[in-house]
Amino acid sequence: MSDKRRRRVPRQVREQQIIDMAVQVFAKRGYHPASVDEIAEMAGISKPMVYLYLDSKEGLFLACLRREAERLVAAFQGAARGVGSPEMRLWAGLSAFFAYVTEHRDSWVVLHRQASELSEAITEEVARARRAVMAEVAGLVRDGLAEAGGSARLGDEEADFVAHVLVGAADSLTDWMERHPGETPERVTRRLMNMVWVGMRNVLGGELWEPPEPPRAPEAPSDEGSVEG
Amino acid sequence: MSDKRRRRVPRQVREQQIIDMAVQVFAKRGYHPASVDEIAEMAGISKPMVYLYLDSKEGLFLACLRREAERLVAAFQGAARGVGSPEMRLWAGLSAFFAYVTEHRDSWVVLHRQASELSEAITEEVARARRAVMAEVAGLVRDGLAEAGGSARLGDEEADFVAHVLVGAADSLTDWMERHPGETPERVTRRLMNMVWVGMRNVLGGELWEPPEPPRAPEAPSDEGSVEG
DNA sequence: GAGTAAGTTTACTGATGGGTAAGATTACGT
DNA sequence: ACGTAATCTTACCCATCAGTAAACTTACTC
Repeated sequence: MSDKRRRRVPRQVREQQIIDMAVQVFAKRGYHPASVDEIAEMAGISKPMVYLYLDSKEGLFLACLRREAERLVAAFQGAARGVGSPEMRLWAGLSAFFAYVTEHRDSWVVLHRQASELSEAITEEVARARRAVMAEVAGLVRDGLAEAGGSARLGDEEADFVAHVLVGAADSLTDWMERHPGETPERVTRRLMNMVWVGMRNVLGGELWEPPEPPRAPEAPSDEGSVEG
Repeated sequence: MSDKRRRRVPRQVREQQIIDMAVQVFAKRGYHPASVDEIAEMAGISKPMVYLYLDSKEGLFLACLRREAERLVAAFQGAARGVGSPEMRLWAGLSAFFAYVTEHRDSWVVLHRQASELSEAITEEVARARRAVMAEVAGLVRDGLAEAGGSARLGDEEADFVAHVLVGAADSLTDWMERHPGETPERVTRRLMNMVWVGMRNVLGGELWEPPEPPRAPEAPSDEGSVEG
């Protein structure tokens, strides 16, 4: 766009330009309605270049997915890696997550809302990224509670449950943030931690929530696990 | 399938059969890869019938969306409507939700994972359904806490925040449940309530979570809201 | 300033699948 | 019976793309 005659550019650079545009278009239209022609045109290039460099439409989408997933995970891990208690690391990671998706909305849309309707390889890639995040969060939860919770030990299953709650809540709060532009990632994270973490601490400490009136199923009230009652 | 010669069937019935099959196919393949021919064939019918009754592929998908959203919301509301404290109604509604999505996985997939890449009308329909659920949950949260929380009043914004946490967590726990087939909806709900509700109660009661070390931003620690610190 | 490899384009194909025109068949009321 | 309205089908059109063949052009090397 800067020059009338499109200058030639080394492959590495062109690939990144293509992926940049592809992320925008995939986020705007979704996988199938997005056309390779449009992406090529936006990148200031013709279609065969895309196929030469990225093999196929699916290859292009996979490249987008990989790059954006890597960046998001890196943002989380980079923030959570530093020294400090697991509790603080979880806080830092969540803050970084909210900051990242606020800053890179297209990236988030591509990563988040494109799971189904795609081929084996693509859904597998999405699932892999999500599992990585889950594992990370579950690890922090387990460590954090082992440290703060005293006697009660949190099994892998419980930690995984908590991780799903946190990650799902974070997904959803992404939408909430769009309608509250004034909110900083830090404030959102703080609210979320207030809800989930404090609750968990107290549950481990013995304070339990009971269904006000069991609607049915008088199953013997034994065998209760740690976070569950 | 039961009879060799396909019997004629009144429009109302045929429409439901078509929608039944469409939900299955859309859930399996996603919107664009799903072909109207395949849906028609599964319904034991030819393609023009689908267009005669449902207008277009988009109309067909919209019909699926509307029917399934209505059923899901009805399941939630039906369970939450009965007398009892808001707290109990929330519990009942969440239990019903988990039970419903366990029982009708296709319905859930269509409702949940097909938001983007679709036309204005469709995304609007999905957004509408989600807003309805959010509003319902937010109402219960606000009422429940007004009742249990004593002095602290929860603003609409805070209730909405909590609703997003709950709904997002429920979304995500759907996946968790797939890998834990032994878990009943009641047990999952109980765990979720243990985490979120107990946390909220205590936060309202004055117990706050503080970021272990504020990483930056020494903003004056005033102006704090109710759930937030 | 040839030679060549990397970068780039024009111009096509082939399939898929949404959508429709025109007409055939069955049920049903009178 | 017989007309008619609802149900249903065959057979087609055509726009849209993913993907490719073949050739052209720029830049860099020796």
